Amino acid sequence: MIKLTHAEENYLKAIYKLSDAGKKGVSTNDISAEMKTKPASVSDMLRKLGEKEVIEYRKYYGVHITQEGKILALRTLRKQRLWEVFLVDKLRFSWDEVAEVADELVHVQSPILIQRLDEYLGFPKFDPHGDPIPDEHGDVRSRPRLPLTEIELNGTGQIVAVNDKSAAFLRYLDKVGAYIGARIKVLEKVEFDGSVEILVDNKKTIFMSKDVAVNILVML
Amino acid sequence: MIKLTHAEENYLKAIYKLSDAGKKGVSTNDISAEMKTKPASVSDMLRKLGEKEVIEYRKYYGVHITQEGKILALRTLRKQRLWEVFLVDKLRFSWDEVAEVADELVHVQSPILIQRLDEYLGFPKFDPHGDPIPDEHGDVRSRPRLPLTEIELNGTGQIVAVNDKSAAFLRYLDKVGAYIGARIKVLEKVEFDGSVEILVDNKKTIFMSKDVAVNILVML
DNA sequence: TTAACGATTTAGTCAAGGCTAAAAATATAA
DNA sequence: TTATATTTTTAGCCTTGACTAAATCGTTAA
Ligand SMILES: [Mn+2]
Ligand SMILES: [Mn+2]
Ligand SMILES: [Mn+2]
Ligand SMILES: [Mn+2]
Repeated sequence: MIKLTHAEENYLKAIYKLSDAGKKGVSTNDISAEMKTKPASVSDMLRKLGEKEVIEYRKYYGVHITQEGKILALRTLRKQRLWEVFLVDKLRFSWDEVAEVADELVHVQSPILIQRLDEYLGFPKFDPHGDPIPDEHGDVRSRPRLPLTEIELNGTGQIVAVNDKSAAFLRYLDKVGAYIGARIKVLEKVEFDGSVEILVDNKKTIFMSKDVAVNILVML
Repeated sequence: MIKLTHAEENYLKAIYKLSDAGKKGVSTNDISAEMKTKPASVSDMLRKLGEKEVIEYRKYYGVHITQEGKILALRTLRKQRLWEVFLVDKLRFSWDEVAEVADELVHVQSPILIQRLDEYLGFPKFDPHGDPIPDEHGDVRSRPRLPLTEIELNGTGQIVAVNDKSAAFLRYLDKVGAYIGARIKVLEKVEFDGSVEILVDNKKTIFMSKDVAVNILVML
């Protein structure tokens, strides 16, 4: 069984998150930005992760996560997201406060703890940001979802997740009244700058820039 | 404000626990045994803790914890014991399973997390082993308590804590039916080997060796 | 009052995980 | 195609916290 250090676990999680499409590898600079460490430190870590065979590492080309790596990354995301649910549902944290604390809690090593937590929380399927929580086998029940900018005029849907998890963005959403679960309808789409106006829960209209809208994910 | 690393926090907690009486300092070897590290490693750490002025360190003589150190140690014990309550009360851990996990959880840095946890747990005053939980100011509501061996023949009391927190000991107590909160009466005290027989909750009699009895703490 | 023993500290080493500065490889533009 | 710019890696250094082996201090028994 492969054992990861705290730092290795953090890097692997970052690499997994950065490898959406999958064709070209994840770059050292991207990882550096995500992890807020220097590219030199990333190179060093990539060598280690390569040796442990959780990533495929070809110098000067991006890295790809391996099957084994994917399993470990999903395990980490499961822990992280369950803790986030705990913090929000049980300890009344707001969704913009959980990241830091959950990042630390995620390193606690105890499979039984995570299983019990899952059970205690009622086997939640999504975290406070709408991200899916892998089950104990690493299976993810993903929902089809689109950026709000892709919804057609007069189209309706439900906010199910956010791309940007920064506290600033999440607090902004709180302020304007956008939240996970809200039913929305697109009232206007401005061609010029990509901004949109939406109706939330048939009650409130919100005007938002394209930068905001692309980070809101909607299920039809 | 003094910042401690994880290791420093662990050592300080150990030193605090080992400095009951207070007159003579805690020895390097004692700390080494408690921490399961080598005496050479302890010496190194004592130097660091001395520099941070959380202990008073005179080479070759024991160490004493300072006022500042006591505050930090109590803060750590508060975290540790609150997590233990969480694990037992909410996640159905048994009292012999909590130590390892709580030892990791204790390092999560978030004052708000601990305050919320305290509130969520209903401001518990004692942990699953009967140890008092310091409040946010470091105040400890301690109960007078005696080893079971010190209770006189036919004397009564209530089990309120245990000295030994090893899984083996705690599981033994589970097996014979001794638990925190149990009302007991001393039915017999064997002079020869210090063993005792007690009546638990007016129902069950338990015979136990001196080694067991000294580790059970009773409130009159 | 010393010699020996045990406890403690020092010296030197290692691994993890960061950093900066410099070198090297890749990518891009002339 | 060559020159420049960007990206990535390497080299060397630092800190933390372990370790072993050797030196040193303190205490105790002869
Ligand atoms: Mn999340
Ligand atoms: Mn499954
Ligand atoms: Mn305890
Ligand atoms: Mn108080």
